[in-house]
Amino acid sequence: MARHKTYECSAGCPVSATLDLIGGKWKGLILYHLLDGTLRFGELRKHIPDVTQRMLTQHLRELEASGLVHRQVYAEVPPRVEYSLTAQGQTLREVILTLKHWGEAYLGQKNRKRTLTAVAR
Amino acid sequence: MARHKTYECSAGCPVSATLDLIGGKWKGLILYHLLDGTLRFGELRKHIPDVTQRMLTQHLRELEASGLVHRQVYAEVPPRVEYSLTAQGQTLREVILTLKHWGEAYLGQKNRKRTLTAVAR
DNA sequence: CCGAATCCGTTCCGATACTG
DNA sequence: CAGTATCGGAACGGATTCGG
Repeated sequence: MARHKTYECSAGCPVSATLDLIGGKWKGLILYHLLDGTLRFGELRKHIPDVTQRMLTQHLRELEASGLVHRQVYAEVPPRVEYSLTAQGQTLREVILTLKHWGEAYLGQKNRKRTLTAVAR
Repeated sequence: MARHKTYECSAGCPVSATLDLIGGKWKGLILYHLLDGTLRFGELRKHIPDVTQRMLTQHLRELEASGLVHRQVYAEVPPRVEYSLTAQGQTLREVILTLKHWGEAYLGQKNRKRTLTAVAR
């Protein structure tokens, strides 16, 4: 049936557009953790142990520029900066969860294949 | 409620795992076009005008190594190579379509905002 | 605590030329 | 037709240092 047949998408293809926004090395993870609610910069770092602060800052800025993440700065000492999803970012919830569910199935199948010869079922 | 709360995913996070597989610069597009069925190398190039042959080859090889795409070589003159989704790759259909639908909504909203001041409704 | 700035190696990616 | 080989610039990304 192919309802989406022969869709020419040289520029502005929806699939690529979405992946450009969330496909960065850490963006998916950032967005995923922000689904739960507002997080401080340091909290995000704890949730994503392997990210450097430079990369986290940079990707958060890009997500902010895309209108997906809101950055709230409090003029306090010590400083506090909180990140949360914008209304636009909230619409990504089902997208992120779809990625998560597929990834779980994929990883599960990988593991099963690897242990298949070792486990006597 | 946050059913997915405090999910620590330093290594092997499902969200990142999925994005690692489909998040390459052209992979989403390749997979999207293969949803319609088998395509030859040259046909894929026509569908994705901006990709260089080098990049297309490279990404197809990675998708093949991931077990998402099947590569069928025919020993003919002139040569013919056909690409299609594996059973594993077929399971990505709803993922890709979710990305597409969100992207359409996102791009649509972008356009509406930009033309809002220029168009008299 | 949050982040900017610099340095520097690695990877990406386009252009081009060549092959079975 | 469907690649492979090589090159060079651009972008990515980590470590470290400094600042409000």
